[in-house]
Amino acid sequence: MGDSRNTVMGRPREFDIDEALERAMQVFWERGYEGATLSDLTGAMGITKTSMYAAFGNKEQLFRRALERYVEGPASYATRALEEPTARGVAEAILRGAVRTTTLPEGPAGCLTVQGALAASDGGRPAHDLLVGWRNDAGLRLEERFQRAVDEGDLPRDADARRLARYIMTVAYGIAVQAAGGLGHDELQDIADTALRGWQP
Amino acid sequence: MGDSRNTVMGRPREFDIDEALERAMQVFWERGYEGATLSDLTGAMGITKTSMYAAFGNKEQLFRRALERYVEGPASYATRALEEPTARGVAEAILRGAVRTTTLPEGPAGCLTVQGALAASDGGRPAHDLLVGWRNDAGLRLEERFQRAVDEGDLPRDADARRLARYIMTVAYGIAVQAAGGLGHDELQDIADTALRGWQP
DNA sequence: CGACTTATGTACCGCTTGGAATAGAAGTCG
DNA sequence: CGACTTCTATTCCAAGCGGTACATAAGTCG
Repeated sequence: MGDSRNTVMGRPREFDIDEALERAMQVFWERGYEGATLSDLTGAMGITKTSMYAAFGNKEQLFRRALERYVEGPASYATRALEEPTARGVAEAILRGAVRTTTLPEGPAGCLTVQGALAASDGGRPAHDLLVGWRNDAGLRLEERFQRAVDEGDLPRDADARRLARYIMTVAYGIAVQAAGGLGHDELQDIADTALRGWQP
Repeated sequence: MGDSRNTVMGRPREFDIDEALERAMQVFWERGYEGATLSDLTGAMGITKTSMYAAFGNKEQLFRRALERYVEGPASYATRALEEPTARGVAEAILRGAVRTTTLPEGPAGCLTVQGALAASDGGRPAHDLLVGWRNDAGLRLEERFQRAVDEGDLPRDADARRLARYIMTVAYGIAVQAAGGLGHDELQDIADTALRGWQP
């Protein structure tokens, strides 16, 4: 199945769409949805506004695509962490991933899903809601993973999976805020360790 | 001492400056520094742009004043909490205050010092830096309070005051993010309780 | 009263915003 | 070749941005 024609009609695109998306992601990450102007974006992407509109639709859809890329790239630790064999390992992996991703030397400080649109005016509400939805999903997936750990006997029967998941996600978000404020990797990892020291489900 | 003339020259101001500041604070709180336009602000304040500029200088100075008001009002719990007799009580009071303030029924969800300018473009950098500075100060005051607790024997001699302070602040910021995402008072208090359950300095 | 001082309302400023229109460039087709 | 399709570059758009000029209103002062 699949018409894998690698030649398409019309003038070929002169830029790499993945590379452009990567640059756009970085801009949104650093400045937030509303803080990133079309000029900022297309400037970093190395293309004109027309090309951007032709390839992505509009600013909001570009943000959507950039978020997808972020989730599958810098934030992919959130999904991988769920595969750790124990609930404790999952919690550790999530906080460790949050620390690493929010202090990536090649990326802006902080987390796109937090600072992309935490507060917004009317124009930024779609982006805000998109991020809230993603954060809620992430929390839910973690809750399900913890519930599984309860069912499997990895966590005590009376452990509250939802409460634990919300707690870990909250610490991760707090780490993102601290990273945006300039705290470095080691200081944040210290915080994560402190949070885990009190891990008693 | 002081020339407490309560009659000043010139046409008297027709609006209450405190009330106007309160409204401006709410707008910044909800939409962030860059998301709040002059029209949003003056509209909520019930005054014209000219009156706003005459009374406050410009948007940035208005934000500064609004932040002062926020710190002395909704965020005053952060200072009061330090007067609790025990370190544990201080931590509890801070998290409880964060939960309450980020879910105030009469105010926007979340915390102004977090969502006021977490990510920013060039124009929002002054506001961003202002908030980072305030958050760092708050963390430092908490650290000093915890250090005092160590010195007084309230906390074990080997407790790390800085680490504990950063941890509590991080949880508070995480709570602010969760509040901005729609979590309610009771759910957040659950998270705060979970964070405190693991409190073992 | 008239000089002075301060606040207000209107109208305006240059600039940037997200977005569209249009013409031409660069390809694949038959 | 020429028809067709797609991307690119330039130009332009109305609306909104933060901020200002200016005339006028409303007070205190001598």
